[in-house]
Amino acid sequence: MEPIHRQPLALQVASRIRDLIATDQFPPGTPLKEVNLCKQLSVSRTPLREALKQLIAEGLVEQIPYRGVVVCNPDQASIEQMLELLGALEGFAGEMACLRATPEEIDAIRVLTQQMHETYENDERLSYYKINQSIHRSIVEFSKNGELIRSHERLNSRLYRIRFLSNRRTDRWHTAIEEHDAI
Amino acid sequence: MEPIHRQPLALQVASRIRDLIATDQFPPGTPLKEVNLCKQLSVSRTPLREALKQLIAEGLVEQIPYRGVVVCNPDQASIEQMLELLGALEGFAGEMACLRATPEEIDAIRVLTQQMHETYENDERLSYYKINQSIHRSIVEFSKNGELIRSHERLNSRLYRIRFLSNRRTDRWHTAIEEHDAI
DNA sequence: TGACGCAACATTGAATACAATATACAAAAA
DNA sequence: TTTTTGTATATTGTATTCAATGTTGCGTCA
Repeated sequence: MEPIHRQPLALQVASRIRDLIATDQFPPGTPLKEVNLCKQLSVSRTPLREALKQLIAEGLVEQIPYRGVVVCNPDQASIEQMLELLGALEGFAGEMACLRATPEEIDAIRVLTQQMHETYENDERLSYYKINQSIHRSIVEFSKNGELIRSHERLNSRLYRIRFLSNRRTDRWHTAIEEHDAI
Repeated sequence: MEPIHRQPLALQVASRIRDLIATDQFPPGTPLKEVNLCKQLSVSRTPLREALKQLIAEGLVEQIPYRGVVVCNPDQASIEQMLELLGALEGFAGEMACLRATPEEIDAIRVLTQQMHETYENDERLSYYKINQSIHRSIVEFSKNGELIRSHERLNSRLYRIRFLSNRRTDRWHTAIEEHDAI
């Protein structure tokens, strides 16, 4: 039987704050004052602090002792490094997926690619973006390497906001479509 | 000027526990009872718990709500996945290092390789192991990709104990020497 | 007018106290 | 004898309190 899933408060708080950062409601540089957040989220400082510790470990926020934590504002260089690593991870995941994915799983990616085509032709950017993301995630998943999946997930979540914001400006989804077909 | 480095208690506790796990003083399965550790390390529960949260994020220990945290005991499959990923990361790091390492840095690796030769001939396994590690770390470092360096560091620390223990049994350092020379 | 020092305030770090949950063991019933 | 259930104990989760540190603003003195 399916066990009950418990979510300690600290975990819930962590994912909430993660979302707030990803959706740019806490843009980079925002100071995360403990007492403020406590009131806003209606929790006490202890679970909040534990949640922050987790986000620090993920690299989403940074902490300066006795001066609080702020949302990270990665500079151009770090963004390029993250993208470089993400590319390496996804490339490797692709190789492994080729070896290990089942025919059904490959079909699933074909279906997603097709759906992405439709959103492209209808100019629905948000849907396009989401489907695109799930294609990438699927490929990584089909590598069947749990460590790889988790590393990718962490890195991707840090890039989520950046990619989303830059998507509308300097994207190149016309060429991306062709590349996806080829893949 | 070099800023003063502060170490919040939680960080110190975290690295202490990390060492204890790496050196097998806390072997897999060991339950990390909060009050016990508090007494042993002479800290209160708050910084200890924050330290544990960090180790959880690193994947070194796992937590079951209301039942405590235990040292992870990765099964054969996860170990293979971790090694697979480590190989991919180091391979990619090698490519990047070829592009970005300075001649001095490459020389440094040559020196290390030479030193490793000596430990090999003198049959000093511990030194061999440590130099070997620093060669790998150097290559990753010379990739000049901070994200990659951190990811590698995290993964490597999780494998430290396993590699160290298995080193004396089923190592193959004779072939490793040749491979290093080739690299 | 500007620099320095001091004091009040704000904020984080750490410790303790209280609540919720799980485990172990014993007693009772089948 | 075995199973079940209730209670006591241990352990973790959360809240609150106290201590240490950083920041800000005002006043004084050169």
